[in-house]
Amino acid sequence: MDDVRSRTTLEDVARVAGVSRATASRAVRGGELVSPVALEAVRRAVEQLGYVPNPAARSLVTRQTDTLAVVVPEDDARVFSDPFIAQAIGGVAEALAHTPKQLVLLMRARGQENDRLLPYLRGGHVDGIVVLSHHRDDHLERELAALHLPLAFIGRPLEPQLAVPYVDVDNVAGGRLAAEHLLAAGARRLATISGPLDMPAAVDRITGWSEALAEAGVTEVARYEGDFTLVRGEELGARLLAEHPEVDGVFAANDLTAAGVLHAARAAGRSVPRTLRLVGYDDTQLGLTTHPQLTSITNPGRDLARRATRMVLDQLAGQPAPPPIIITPVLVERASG
Amino acid sequence: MDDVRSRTTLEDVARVAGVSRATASRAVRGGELVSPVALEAVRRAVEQLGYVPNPAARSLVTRQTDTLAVVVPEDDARVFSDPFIAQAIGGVAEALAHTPKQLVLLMRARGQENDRLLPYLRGGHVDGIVVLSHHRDDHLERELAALHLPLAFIGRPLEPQLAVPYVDVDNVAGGRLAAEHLLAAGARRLATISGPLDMPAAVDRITGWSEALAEAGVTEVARYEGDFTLVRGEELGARLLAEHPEVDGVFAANDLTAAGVLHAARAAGRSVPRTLRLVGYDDTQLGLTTHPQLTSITNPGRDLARRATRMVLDQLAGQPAPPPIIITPVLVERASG
DNA sequence: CTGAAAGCGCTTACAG
DNA sequence: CTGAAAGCGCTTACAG
Repeated sequence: MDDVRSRTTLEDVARVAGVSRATASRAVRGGELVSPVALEAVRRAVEQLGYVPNPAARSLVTRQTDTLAVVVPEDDARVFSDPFIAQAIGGVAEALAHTPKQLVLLMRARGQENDRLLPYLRGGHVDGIVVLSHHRDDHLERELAALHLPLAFIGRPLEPQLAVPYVDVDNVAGGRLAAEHLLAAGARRLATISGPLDMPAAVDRITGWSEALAEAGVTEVARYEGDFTLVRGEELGARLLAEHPEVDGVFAANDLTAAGVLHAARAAGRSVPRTLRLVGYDDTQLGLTTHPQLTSITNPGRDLARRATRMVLDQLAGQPAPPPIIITPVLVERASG
Repeated sequence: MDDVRSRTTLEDVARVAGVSRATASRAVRGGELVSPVALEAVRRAVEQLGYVPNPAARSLVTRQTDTLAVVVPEDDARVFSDPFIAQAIGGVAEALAHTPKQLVLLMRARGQENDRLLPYLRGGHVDGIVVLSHHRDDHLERELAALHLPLAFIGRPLEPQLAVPYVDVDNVAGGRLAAEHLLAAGARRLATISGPLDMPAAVDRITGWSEALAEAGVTEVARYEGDFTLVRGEELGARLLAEHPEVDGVFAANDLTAAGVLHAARAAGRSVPRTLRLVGYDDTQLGLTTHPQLTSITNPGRDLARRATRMVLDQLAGQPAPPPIIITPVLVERASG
């Protein structure tokens, strides 16, 4: 029977195998301290009965759920439209592929706060947590640190004093790279469409960008705060080109925003990169499908996620909270700037 | 304490509230058959202790997990790049937002089979299942029907005799719409880049397309089997334009494929829609961000998913398996064809 | 290596 | 409306 409702229990297996429940339990879990004969008998009984352990019963005693949560405090529309987020989730899935852990993706329901997320996590449904795309106001560091579960952030947490483990790319360096590249290409009337300033990645990229411009003695033509979406990138791109037609170089906070700017540029009759140089961020697949292809700064979501997941797995194995890992980005030059 | 490790139990709550564990349990679950006084006392104790019920213990007796699975037998790269899949998952999330159920997304790990999925589902981790993007070879209908869990497919199942509940769009009608539209626009040298033919949606679209062409007495110039991805759409689009430059109308099996064809057309110096008319499928956001925007057939993923989820929820509430729901698509005309 | 027994933290008839 | 008791299906010292 595959029927979940009338499940066979360990008791049944033990009876059929002619051993005690304790021995059956040991055998089912791999055979530590079990004689070859008993092991084989149990194996046969499991096979014959189609036995599958009841995870609730097991969790109740082991206090382990074999489940790891990926928390993305964004609504599904964002989660499923941002290639960086997609890469990162894929990276977690990959890191978990050879473990018995299942990935559970937790995001915000449309228009809802995080108030469904936290009770779920507090409820003890998961053994560990990887967080990405966190914002200042969600106070996720504090809320999650208080759970005392193995935890890792992708992207610098906003409250460093909590010493939450994390992996990140050096976004200040990334912002610098964008500025230096546009300056080296001869652009002097520079503008940026940033990410949402309640996110550390957005803030850091702006910081590096501003520092590099200041050092070069160049003043920004304009700066707009975007939200890492294509639609907003297009809106702000259009506004930028209307209000500051003299602009000759744009740093878009991510590839999605850059793709929006590209649309706006086409609509405004601007030629990229001839009269407008454009640099994106994240170096995603998206940048290969635009025309022209996007010059972009690397932000290896898959790799970051793999490392963050390993951090969680290591803590689960009893290791102490690891120090942060910071990856240095590089600029990948393509046609847009 | 928020600490998950040293959790307070119902026992503690009962003691502090001065009632029995049974009464505490009733009070915690909403107060049926509990006096106002006891209810209030328990409420206060819960508050004071920060009590959160242990889901494993609860599941063990109720045999409910308050979890609903969305099964997408594709690897993460596909799941996170196809806007139709994204919409559908969002629709499930939306339908669940006002229930106590959590959504668990189960996909295939890269390069793996479904052999991690099934044991998980069999293990009794979830109360119900919504499936989408199924293929012939995964035999998911049979495997999942054998679980006897509330179930619904988005998209016609491949084995109708199992009578699995499902919602679908009339893809045969959709294929017809594409053909009729291109013919009405005057295109006569028609080709299609289909979806993978192990998927019912792909097969049905081709069926409708072929029927309409046959009725009009028009013979296809070429047909290629794609896989619903942009990259493959671009490859096959390039091949089509090279091998059959006379083609003047293309039906791409989804918007992702159509976007790929658009790239190929640009690379080949073809002007859409002037010398090449193009119709996509799914009517996704993507079609609004291409240039020109895509004419497309509607495939309301969000709505389909909401309905499928409701089917599962209804079965969970004891209702019998519902009959299929079939939605009729329409063609949305934009600039591409 | 094995088994009897206790216990994980809940819910749910049942008797009152 | 309330509480004592049984039981959900496992794991894990413990004694042998």
